[in-house]
Amino acid sequence: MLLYKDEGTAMIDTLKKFGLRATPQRMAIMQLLQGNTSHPSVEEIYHELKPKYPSLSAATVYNTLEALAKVGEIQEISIDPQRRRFDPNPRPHCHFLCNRCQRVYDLDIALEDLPVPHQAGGFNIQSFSLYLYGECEHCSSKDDGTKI
Amino acid sequence: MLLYKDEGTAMIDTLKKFGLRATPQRMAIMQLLQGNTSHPSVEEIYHELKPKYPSLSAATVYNTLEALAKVGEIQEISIDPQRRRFDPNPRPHCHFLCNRCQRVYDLDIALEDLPVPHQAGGFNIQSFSLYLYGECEHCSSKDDGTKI
DNA sequence: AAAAATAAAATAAAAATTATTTTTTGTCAA
DNA sequence: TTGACAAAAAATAATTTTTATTTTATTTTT
Ligand SMILES: [Mn+2]
Ligand SMILES: [Mn+2]
Ligand SMILES: [Zn+2]
Ligand SMILES: [Zn+2]
Repeated sequence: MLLYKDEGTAMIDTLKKFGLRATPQRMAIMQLLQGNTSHPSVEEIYHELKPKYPSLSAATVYNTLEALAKVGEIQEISIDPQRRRFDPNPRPHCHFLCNRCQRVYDLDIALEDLPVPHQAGGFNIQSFSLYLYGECEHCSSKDDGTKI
Repeated sequence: MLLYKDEGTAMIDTLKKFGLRATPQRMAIMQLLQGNTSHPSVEEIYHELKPKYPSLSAATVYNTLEALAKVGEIQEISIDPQRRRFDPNPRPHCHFLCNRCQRVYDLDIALEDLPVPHQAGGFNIQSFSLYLYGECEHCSSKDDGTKI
């Protein structure tokens, strides 16, 4: 779930556990994600790390995120049709996309209580996501048509 | 909602109503969408129409779909992180993505009953979508690891 | 310690999307 | 009514995002 007290070693252990190598690029990506609630895109992660890791490529960011998502350490969010976003918190939770500033927020709605069946019309339902859209507090406050 | 008895005229009327011109490309796209429950991507629509409309470009498909979505005649589905999909049915309804064949299905779950608040933690919620993931009937039946 | 096998990073290529330019269509005054 | 003008839409060109291939690094086996 990417919440490490003693970061370095714990991250290495996590990677080891899943048979993944602890490379500098991966460590950097995991560190960036650590406690990050902005649901960043590949591009955003890439841009933030590129200065410190000049050889880094976007493909590596994809590889790392997909590897971590595959083993369940992070999750992918498809709330935003424009780009793939990632979340270091793999627990199912509800997301909100602001139509104005395009930011994605966590929403504290209990998904466990949601009456979603495990089976419906021949479909075998394994997981689900609830995406909400509207205006965030920040944007609602300045009601002047700005995009922020 | 793109359900026309007398297709041609009704489509033209719809477009006129929203101040959009009834061009051959748009008519073709609307006709293709008409009653289509496959939730096609831009690429799929483009490929299907290209033979009959050799000058057609993917950009025009985007333009048309975005214009129709903007006025509420169709809706965009972001269940699939790989590509944008479109649905001629603009009414809120639940979607299911099969993890194996990647097909998107409509699901008959009453969204009206879903306890989703209009306001939560300062966020002004205008709409929401519920996406389910798993295995479709078709894929579950042939349980041999094939991707179909 | 060297060779082979595996994994990951980077580069190159492809696919998806957006921005710009060109063409078409509709409006309105001559 | 027809020819300029404006607006809208289509197509092309460019960019961005994602995937496939190649190169480099790490681990395992001999
Ligand atoms: Mn989240
Ligand atoms: Mn649908
Ligand atoms: Zn906002
Ligand atoms: Zn299927």
